[in-house]
Amino acid sequence: MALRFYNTLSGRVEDFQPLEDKKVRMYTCGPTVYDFPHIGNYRTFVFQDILRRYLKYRGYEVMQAMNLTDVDDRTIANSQAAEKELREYTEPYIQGFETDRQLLSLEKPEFLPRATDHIDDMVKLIQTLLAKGHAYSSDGSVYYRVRSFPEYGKLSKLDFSGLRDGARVDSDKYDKDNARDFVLWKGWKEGEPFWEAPFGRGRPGWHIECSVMAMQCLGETLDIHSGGSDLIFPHHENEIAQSEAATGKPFVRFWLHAEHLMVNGEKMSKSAGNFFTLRDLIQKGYRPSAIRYLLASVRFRMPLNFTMDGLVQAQKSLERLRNFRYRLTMEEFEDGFDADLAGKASASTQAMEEALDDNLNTAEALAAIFNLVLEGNTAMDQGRFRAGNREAFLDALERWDRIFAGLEDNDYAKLEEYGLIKELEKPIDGSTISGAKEFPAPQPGSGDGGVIRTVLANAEIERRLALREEARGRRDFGRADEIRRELEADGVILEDTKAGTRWKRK
RNA sequence: GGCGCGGUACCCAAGUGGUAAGGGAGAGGUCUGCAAAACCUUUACGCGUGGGUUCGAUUCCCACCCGCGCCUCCA
Repeated sequence: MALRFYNTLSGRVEDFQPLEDKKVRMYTCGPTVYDFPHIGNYRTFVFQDILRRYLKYRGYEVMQAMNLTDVDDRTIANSQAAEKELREYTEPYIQGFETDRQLLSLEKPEFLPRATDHIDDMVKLIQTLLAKGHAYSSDGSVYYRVRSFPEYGKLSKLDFSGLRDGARVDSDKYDKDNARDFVLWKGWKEGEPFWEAPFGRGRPGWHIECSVMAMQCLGETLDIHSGGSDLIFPHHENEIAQSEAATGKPFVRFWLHAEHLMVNGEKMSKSAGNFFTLRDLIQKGYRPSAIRYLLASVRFRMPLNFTMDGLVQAQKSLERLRNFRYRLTMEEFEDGFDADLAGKASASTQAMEEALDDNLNTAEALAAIFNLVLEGNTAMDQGRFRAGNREAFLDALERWDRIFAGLEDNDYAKLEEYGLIKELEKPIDGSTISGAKEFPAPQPGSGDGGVIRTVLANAEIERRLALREEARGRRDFGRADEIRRELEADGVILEDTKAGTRWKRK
């Protein structure tokens, strides 16, 4: 079966084929850098990453652009409150996003344009729209004339046929010909950042940046454009109107929208206050890889209810996969090749591919790899697994990991690299440090929060491990078990295997 | 009201016109110095409700109920 996606524009699942043979031009709506994104935002970004990775897996060359919105009402309001220049204010959040991106194993898009780097291009597009009669100036601002684009509403399926010109809702409140018209350029207000334009000093409206940067980076017709479902209207509807009115060409062929992350049955959002940032969760002791897994484990078109229990389950699921790979790598098997097992690995991969081909059915793709884990573990326990089977199983895991990026247990290494955790040592007889949270969560507006958690240092773990080994050598199991319990309290799990003691962090 | 998403076991969650994947959790067992990991057994006669079509529906059709989102802040 062919690769296929649900296209919001048609309302159907359609076979996917890029415009240009194996090259996919993809634009994904990125963050507004007025604060740290919350994990609802990251649900969409993780979906986009899975999409990107799978397209590459399928042999496409992916050209992805993700915008960084660094000028809008919120960035301006927050920078004013912080008494900082706009760029000075947004820079730490751009850095923070970059850190989060790497923590969540989101591949770097080919283009990460900042809105304020493309004001000139926005001005040009607005001029084009003015020249073609799709826009008009009014009181220092420029508005898009929705009536001039008959197809307005085709994406959101909203019916605007009742639109009438001149039916001003409130002439004092709106300087628009019609209440549905939206702003392309906001006339300057005292104290706000501004740019000069032929139609007056001001700043861009919300939607124009995406049209401009998408076309600038990728051309006038995109294969894929995606974002959260709350962007369908007005944001993406307006992007279509702007872009297609200006170029006369279809703007986007496939519109893919992710459903929301929910908390207690409500959409997670900044305004509702029911949100967690990535840093909030790391501080509570959860791992970025578990967060990514949880966000990826449900198909993007399904609402996903976020719970801490869900995160724990995700972490344990990942652990099962990692344990399996560890066993596959470390255990010794008899030479030879078990024919019965031979087909299992490729069958699992094929099942995974069929699931992902089907509009990115990630839940089913996960089932495919877990079925392989069971096959493998059972065969090993029964002594049927042979050395010659190892490579195919590892290959299936590696293929899975190219999409899901969860096999590597590297959360702590990354957190340390980005200065988000600090390793502590303490004497073995001291009190435990588990749950040590002496660092406050970063406050909105404070920029990158720095260290937010502490963990036991690797060297200290190794030292205690040696003490335990020594105790076990004496068959002093009481002492050995005591050390094991202490380590567990400090967030370290031990596993005694034939190859020695393996440790890992919770 | 319009448009859209969803309602499957204790939790998360696939799925098909032919008798319910997978993960987590619980219980019992195997293995282990003990654990952990892993394996085995076990936990939905049932898939929001009521009709209909059919030899047969969780899966198709109709109606209804419930939760949620969007309808110019929003991933």
